[in-house]
Amino acid sequence: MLHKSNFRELCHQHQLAATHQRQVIYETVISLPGHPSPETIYEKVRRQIPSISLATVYKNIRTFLHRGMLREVSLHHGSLRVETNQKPHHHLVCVECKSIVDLDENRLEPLRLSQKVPRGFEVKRIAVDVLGICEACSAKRARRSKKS
Amino acid sequence: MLHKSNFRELCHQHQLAATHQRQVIYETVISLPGHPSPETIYEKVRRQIPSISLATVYKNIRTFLHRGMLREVSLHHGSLRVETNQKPHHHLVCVECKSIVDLDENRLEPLRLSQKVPRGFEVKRIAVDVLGICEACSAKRARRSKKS
DNA sequence: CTAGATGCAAACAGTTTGCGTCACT
DNA sequence: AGTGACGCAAACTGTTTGCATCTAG
Repeated sequence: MLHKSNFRELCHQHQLAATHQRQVIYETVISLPGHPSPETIYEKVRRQIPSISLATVYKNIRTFLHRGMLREVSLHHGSLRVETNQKPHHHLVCVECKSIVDLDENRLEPLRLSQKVPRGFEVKRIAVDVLGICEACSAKRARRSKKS
Repeated sequence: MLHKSNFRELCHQHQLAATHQRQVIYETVISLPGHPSPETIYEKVRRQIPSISLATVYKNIRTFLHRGMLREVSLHHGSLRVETNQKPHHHLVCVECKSIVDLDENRLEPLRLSQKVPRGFEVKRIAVDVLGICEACSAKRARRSKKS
């Protein structure tokens, strides 16, 4: 549980208004186990603020993700994407524009599970995503901060 | 490019009818560069079969993915999922039911980029997904094959 | 006081489904 | 001939947006 003052400070750091909704959404997210969806978060937040709107939950989750106050489990690319590269490879993914570039497997250290995964889980393959900001997006970012 | 006979055989192996649409969709996918979406595939397939329906493209891509004839870039969980575990960790993901379990980072060999990623790409973090079939889904699978 | 946040409803994108017709085996 | 595939339109899910109202700073 986060003290009210802590949350206010966190918002201040990110230049966000410290609203009641915002705080409850944030605290609810970090209180939930696992990997909750916006719907799940909404259901729980509603118990504290029955009048809250699902759109507000969505808007704030987006805001938190953008500011890096929260992280999403794996990036959506807006639609299903099919792999056409048959060779073993991993992905270089831009968290800003979501572009995907293949990375030859030999560019990464060999990767092995050092311990057992939960018994009963049959491992098929290991996918590695190198996440970051691509050149085009860094350039955009630099331009933006120069302006302001 | 795949010979017609090869595709027929491939379909036969997977107990699928070798229809013209099926073949054109499959060949189009493997001919496209990068990580095409169903829309992109549809646009290109349409040049060869103008009367084809988007639903057919979706149905067949699903079929191919299920049979393992194609692979998707990264799994959708149906909705956005927020990370609540603050400790560094990776994910154990069931490709069947899409359940996600956290895996402590120390269960994996330390992972480093052994060579440079394309210059200009600023790496933020590396996400590792261990993909496979969870215990519950293997059980279901076993039951299914016993029945038939 | 004013920029930004909320709540609502409507719009939207991506995907799936139901069903009548058609084609592969 | 019969099972499964196709094409169409309608349904559905998850998410975003426009706008009027409200609130934090």
